[in-house]
Amino acid sequence: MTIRKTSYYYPAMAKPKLPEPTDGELEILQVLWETGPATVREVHERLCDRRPVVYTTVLKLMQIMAEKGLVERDESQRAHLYRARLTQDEARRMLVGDLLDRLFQGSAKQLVMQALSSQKATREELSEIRRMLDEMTRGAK
Amino acid sequence: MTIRKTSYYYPAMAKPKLPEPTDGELEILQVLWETGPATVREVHERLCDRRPVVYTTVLKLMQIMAEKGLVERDESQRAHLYRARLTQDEARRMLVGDLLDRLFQGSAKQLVMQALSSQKATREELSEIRRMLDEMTRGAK
DNA sequence: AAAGAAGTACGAAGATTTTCGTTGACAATA
DNA sequence: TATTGTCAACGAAAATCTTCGTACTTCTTT
Repeated sequence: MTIRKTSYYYPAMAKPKLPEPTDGELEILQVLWETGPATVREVHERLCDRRPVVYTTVLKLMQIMAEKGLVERDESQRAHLYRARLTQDEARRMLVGDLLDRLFQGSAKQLVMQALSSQKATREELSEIRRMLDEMTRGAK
Repeated sequence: MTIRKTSYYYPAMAKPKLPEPTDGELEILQVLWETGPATVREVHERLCDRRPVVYTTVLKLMQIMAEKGLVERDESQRAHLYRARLTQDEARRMLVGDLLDRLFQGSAKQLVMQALSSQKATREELSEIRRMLDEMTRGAK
């Protein structure tokens, strides 16, 4: 076992808490989640499909995201490779949790109601949700 | 029936679409929803319970909200009375819809899953959700 | 070697949101 | 009437987010 002078490791060390991604950052994360680690060029091309945006704009944003820790950057190649440092699921947890606090007084039920009434769920989805509900009911106190 | 020269009334006239409230604006709306129409002072006092904030900050924000149409202002008294122009439900619809698009590819199911797994629902709430689910299943195609 | 292509770095402008100090109007009161 | 307190209006600073132009570096091709 190695003794580390500058950094200790705890089995359950808290992750340094990442900031909530902004709208622009979320667009980029979306691409990274879909395609996996990518260069600025690749991300830029994907974004251009949806709206006009200049290469350096994307670059700058991704650099800022690297500073914030939202992505990590592999600089071993000339075209740096960026990888998301949070999963889509983690981001969803953060942002949903936030919305829950700010707009639903923490009531998951109400949020679910709201989402369900948005008319965007098909019958198949509804029964999937029901399945999940059954599981949760077993677990809930 | 009255003839109006400057403004016509249609039974199903589209509401002028309100902008999404920002974080700060949401805080204020929250107070207005809870207490009903209120003066700046009242809102300010409520906000102070949660975090330090100066009177004129709240005032300014509420004035901006009035310009945007998020609140309406009754100036007949010296201390103006502000009232939310969207209901909490409407705001929830807007913001949830937005989150749905930006982070869940429009899948209400996934959002529901996420909300449910946030561990904040009790058994009673779960069965309420199930009831609602039953209703929706009857209606869904 | 020169020219061009493909990158990153950097700075700065613009837009939006948030914050607060100052001023002036008005009302209550000593 | 003079003083004090309450309020709206306004402007401006600060903070954050977004966008893009320019310069510099590195690689490739001629």
